[in-house]
Amino acid sequence: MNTKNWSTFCIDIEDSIRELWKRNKAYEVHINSNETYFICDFFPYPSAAGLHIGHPLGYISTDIYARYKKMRDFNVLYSMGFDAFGLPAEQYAIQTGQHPEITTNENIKSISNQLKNLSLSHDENRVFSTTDSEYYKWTQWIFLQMYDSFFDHTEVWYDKFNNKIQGKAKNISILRKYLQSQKWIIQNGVPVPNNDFANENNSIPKPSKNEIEKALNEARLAYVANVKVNWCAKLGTVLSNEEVTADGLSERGNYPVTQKSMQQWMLRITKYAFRLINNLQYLNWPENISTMQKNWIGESRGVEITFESEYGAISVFTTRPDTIFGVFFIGLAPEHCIAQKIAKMHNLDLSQLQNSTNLNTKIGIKTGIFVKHVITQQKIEIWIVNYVLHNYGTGAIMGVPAHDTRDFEFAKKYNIECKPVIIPTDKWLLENYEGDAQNVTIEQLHDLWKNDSYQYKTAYTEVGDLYDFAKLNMNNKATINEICDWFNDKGYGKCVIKYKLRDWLFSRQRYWGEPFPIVRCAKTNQIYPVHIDNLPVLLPKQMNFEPEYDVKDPIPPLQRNKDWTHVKGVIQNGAFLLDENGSSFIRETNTMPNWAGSCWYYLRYMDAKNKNEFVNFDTAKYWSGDSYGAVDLYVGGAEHAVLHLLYARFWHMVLFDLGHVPTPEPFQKLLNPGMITANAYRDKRGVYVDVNLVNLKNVDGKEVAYHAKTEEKLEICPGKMGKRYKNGVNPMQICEKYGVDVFRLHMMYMGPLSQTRPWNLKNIVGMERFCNSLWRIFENSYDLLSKNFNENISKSSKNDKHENYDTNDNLQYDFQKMLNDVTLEMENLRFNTAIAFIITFCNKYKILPEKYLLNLLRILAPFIPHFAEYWYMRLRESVIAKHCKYTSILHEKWPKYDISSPQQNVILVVTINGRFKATNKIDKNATDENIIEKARKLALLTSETKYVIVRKEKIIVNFIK
RNA sequence: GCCGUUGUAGCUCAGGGGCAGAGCGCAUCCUUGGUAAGGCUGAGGUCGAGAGUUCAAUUCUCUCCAACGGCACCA
Repeated sequence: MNTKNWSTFCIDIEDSIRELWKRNKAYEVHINSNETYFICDFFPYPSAAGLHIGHPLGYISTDIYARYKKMRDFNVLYSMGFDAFGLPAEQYAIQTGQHPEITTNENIKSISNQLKNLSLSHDENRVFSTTDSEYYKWTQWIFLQMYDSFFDHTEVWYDKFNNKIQGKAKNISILRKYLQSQKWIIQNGVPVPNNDFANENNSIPKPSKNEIEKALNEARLAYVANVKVNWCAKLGTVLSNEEVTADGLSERGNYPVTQKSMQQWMLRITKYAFRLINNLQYLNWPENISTMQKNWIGESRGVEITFESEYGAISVFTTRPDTIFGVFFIGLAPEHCIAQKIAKMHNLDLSQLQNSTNLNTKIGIKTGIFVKHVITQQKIEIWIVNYVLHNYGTGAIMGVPAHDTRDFEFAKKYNIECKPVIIPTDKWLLENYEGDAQNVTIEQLHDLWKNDSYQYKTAYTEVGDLYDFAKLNMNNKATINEICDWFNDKGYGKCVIKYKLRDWLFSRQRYWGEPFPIVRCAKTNQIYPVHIDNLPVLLPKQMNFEPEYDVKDPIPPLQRNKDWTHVKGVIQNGAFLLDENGSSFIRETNTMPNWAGSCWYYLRYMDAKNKNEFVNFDTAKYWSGDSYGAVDLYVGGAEHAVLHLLYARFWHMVLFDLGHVPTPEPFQKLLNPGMITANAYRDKRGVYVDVNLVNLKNVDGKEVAYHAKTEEKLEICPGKMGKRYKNGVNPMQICEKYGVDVFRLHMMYMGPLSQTRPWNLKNIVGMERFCNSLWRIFENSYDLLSKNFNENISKSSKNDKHENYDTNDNLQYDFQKMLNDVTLEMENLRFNTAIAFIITFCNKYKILPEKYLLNLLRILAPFIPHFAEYWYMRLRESVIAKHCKYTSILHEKWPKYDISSPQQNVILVVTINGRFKATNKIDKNATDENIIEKARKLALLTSETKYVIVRKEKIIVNFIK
């Protein structure tokens, strides 16, 4: 008996095998005739801290899946990149005083090494960083595509799956033609379709060339605007809505964010609001991420109703037009232009309203100005209130006290009239009556609601029957949608869809990002895109890159570098071309946010070395396959739900509309690996103690922590892993001790992939033992095989419960079942359970004949590739060489489920009242009489008893007593 | 408040209408020339509570309880 085991040799074996694979360029992929599968991880920031334990969780799972898919004959695209622009890299550079390019490159190098040690099967020829000028050249190019496009919402077209798409991005020159031909006209400076286009007699004057160019700027998907922005003084930059938390703090760093007006680049993501929601139905994404995106985009369908007042028309938006006869006031946001007008004329002080941060306390100012109800013509008073948000809907509401909780609270406080129009349920009346509901009848409750609604705690917000449907000329089954249409048809209002989503603020006042490929004429201040021949616009290398903090009007770092900003050139076909003898232009000095580079990197993997295009269309088509989304499997953290995942979808849609990519969406299947949490330890003073200095003891079944040196008892705080908690775990240290294969198994076996889990290194010995026990299976079987051991004998370690099986029959059944189970788990990325099935099988069979030995190795290969390769090489040199067709396990195929093993005998289960009694084998085609006779014997029943026979994969007999 | 997820061994998690599973931990034993380690064997569960459907429910349905996650004056 051999006493060697895997843990003794794994480090050396893994090293040499990794070296072998590297020499053979084992992971390079090329276009071939196989079906494709594209697997992608969210690429990492090359942080100075290197990989933390959370990274490998996702990476190892994608690697296992990639290896598995290759074994299933797919041509698998699997690579890695680095998201190296942006605040974190830059702030680290500022801290260390080193140029971000230097630190970034160093970090990339060290993380690449760490990744290599994990033996991920990435194609290294496709690895890049977003900071490579050859890459950001195309980031700039895509930005210019957006600058050069507008969204034609009138276009109706179909994708390759025949799904209808409303609206399409088109080249801006098309809009120029539309305006020239007056198919579109300019309204308030904005291009809109001309409804009278067919009418030859339309008398709208032709716009001038200047007017057209100005209007085009109002339609471009990338545009400059003077907007109220989220300014974060501590970061010295503006932030997008998505980068600000609900508490008004910066997502990164938790710094306060204030509002400020600035001229900024914006991307018109709002044009895609409908498609961003609608397409979700075609993607296999986790429900919670889809929901978060839907919530963020915030679609509501309703009616826009315009009320006339002496200060001008006031449009309100409502999703509940059924409550139109319950309107008793109009609420305006303090910033609403009519509110401002009224305040000015009547000397009203709105500052208290504007400054109120706590909207739970609703306050308002009575104006004494009235509008006319659109249907009844009754007078309704205008109030200026703090709880109406200026930036949602129209900034004005119709106040329906009886059917909106906010309006109810407000109106009750200011004693505004309240008449309900919807009949509530009895249950609701009982539960919400302020008084003692026991002493009144249901009829009285209904009367009270109708005549004195303020006797109730709150508004009735459910949809329900109206007291008076006749007023709407509708039957009482009318849905909200039908009522919306009714408003539309009668001309009382307009059906509209509103979105919460705002346009994407795309400028940052920082150095470490992609420069905009934009210049301004020094004389006219006119904006021009940089000609493609002059891309990339490189970042200047040597300069002071620190931003200005806490200043009122900050200057972006690039603006201080006059050598870089001032350029000479000429305008050719509307684009700027460098020319020493040309006139003076000034470069745009903002940079793009770090999200820019991550919006399209997955596309670059397909064609990473292409010098002429961001990606070749046919190549993209090959790797995208027939899916709706380009990436078949995309794995990464849920924290990017409304950031990266929303932005990248938007870019992809624009590229799709313009015909640059073949699929409507970027990511078909999305998976979020759970977070890995860990205990942190604090001493009496509340100072965190490094996990390496903590001793854990088991006291009465409870874990107690002590300081390794001072013996002080420590407080255990469960939570996130992080530098400041001194509880970070370095995956490389673990690999050095246990080997990568054991580490990979352990990471996968901790639980389902998407589940947040606590880190616990102790349990890794379980997987170490499993590998050692696998080693013994191979070693012992190999010994016997070398001695011409007979294939027909296998040895079962435990007393076999199915004693009636002959050994080989049993092995075949168990192996096929295991293979079947594991395959199903692999397909669904449930690697923890796949491993569990393998363990259960291996617990039972300690010696295997050659056919099974090889098949087991194939099943193990995606999980523990080094182990598998080592044994594959040994088996190749042995007596069973004839079965090993390839030079490496990496070329082996996944075992096939052997359906050609007809099992004449099936399991018979005997139960009494559903309780298990006995089991045996029986002929699959046995008659009921035969079955019941055998069952009766097994259950030791002599008398006649009622029974049921169920024939499935097993035959079940249930006796009923 | 709205939406969603989860309750199975001491812990972390599988499973699934018809013998309750894995790893760790725990216990017994064996090794003592892999030794602050390795191996064998074993104990452990009313499958969150209650009702319903069924010949049969841990599994399906409903109600409740508990925990977690996301969103939230969005008109």
